[in-house]
Amino acid sequence: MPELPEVETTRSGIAPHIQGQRISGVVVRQAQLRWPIPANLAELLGGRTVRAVERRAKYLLLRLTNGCLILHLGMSGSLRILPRDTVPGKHDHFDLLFKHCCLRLRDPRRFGAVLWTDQPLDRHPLIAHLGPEPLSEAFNGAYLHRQAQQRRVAIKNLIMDGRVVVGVGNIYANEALFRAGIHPARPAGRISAARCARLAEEIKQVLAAAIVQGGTTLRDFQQEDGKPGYFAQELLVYGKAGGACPGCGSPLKQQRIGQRSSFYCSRCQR
DNA sequence: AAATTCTCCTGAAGGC
DNA sequence: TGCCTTCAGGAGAATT
Repeated sequence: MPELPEVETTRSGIAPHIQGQRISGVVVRQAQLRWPIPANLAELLGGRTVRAVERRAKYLLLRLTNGCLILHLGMSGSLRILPRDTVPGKHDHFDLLFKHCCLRLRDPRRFGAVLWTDQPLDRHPLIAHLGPEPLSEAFNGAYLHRQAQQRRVAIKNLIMDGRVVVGVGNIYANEALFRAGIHPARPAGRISAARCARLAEEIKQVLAAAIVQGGTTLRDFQQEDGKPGYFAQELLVYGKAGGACPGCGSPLKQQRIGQRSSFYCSRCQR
């Protein structure tokens, strides 16, 4: 499932193929994603050039001369660069056609999105209220501790809240909390400044490491060239309930916290 | 205001 | 073999 490392891997993978390239066509086979794909996209995009391929949180941003195409992969989406004449599969909902290739969105569960805006992005409702990027200097221990003060919500929910920090999904939240030795259900406001600093650092480390590995491939995710990501083999706790804790050997536990599966070691994480 | 629950959707996995 | 049930999950919307 695409989290920040997967989206960043996708961004860097597709950018060389489409940056500076002119859009020659748009194909919408299934407009009903999380929100409907705008009906007039072909008119808006046709003949325009992709000036830049950027990322904010888990949104991919294709900057055109007249606005910005916003793409989100939801939890089962993937983008691939393919030859223009590649026969589409069942869940290939959207294509951007270029002279030499096709950028194709596949999204079996249709939680993804393809949206358009010609307004400044920082005013867009999906972007305006997002917290800092986890790999930026703005996200650090002092900031996280400040955000956690007076909050009774579980720390895992806090770091997965996009208003606090973006791009930390379920997999990496579990991994970072294990590496920081913090119990996922611990109330956010009851974590010291020093431990918040450790957590912020582990979030950065695990995300950066996953980007290097091309993301984590579980079920549907694949890179733009169809290859899987390789971070799955470095996961310490995610999906390993009943397995031995890498730290102390006791069995890892699984518990639902905030409607999400959480994996942890009750001995190493407090 | 903060926290929790609901919602969209399909495929995988398990039970019988 | 195949049908039915359950579950996973990003994140905005709705509800408590």
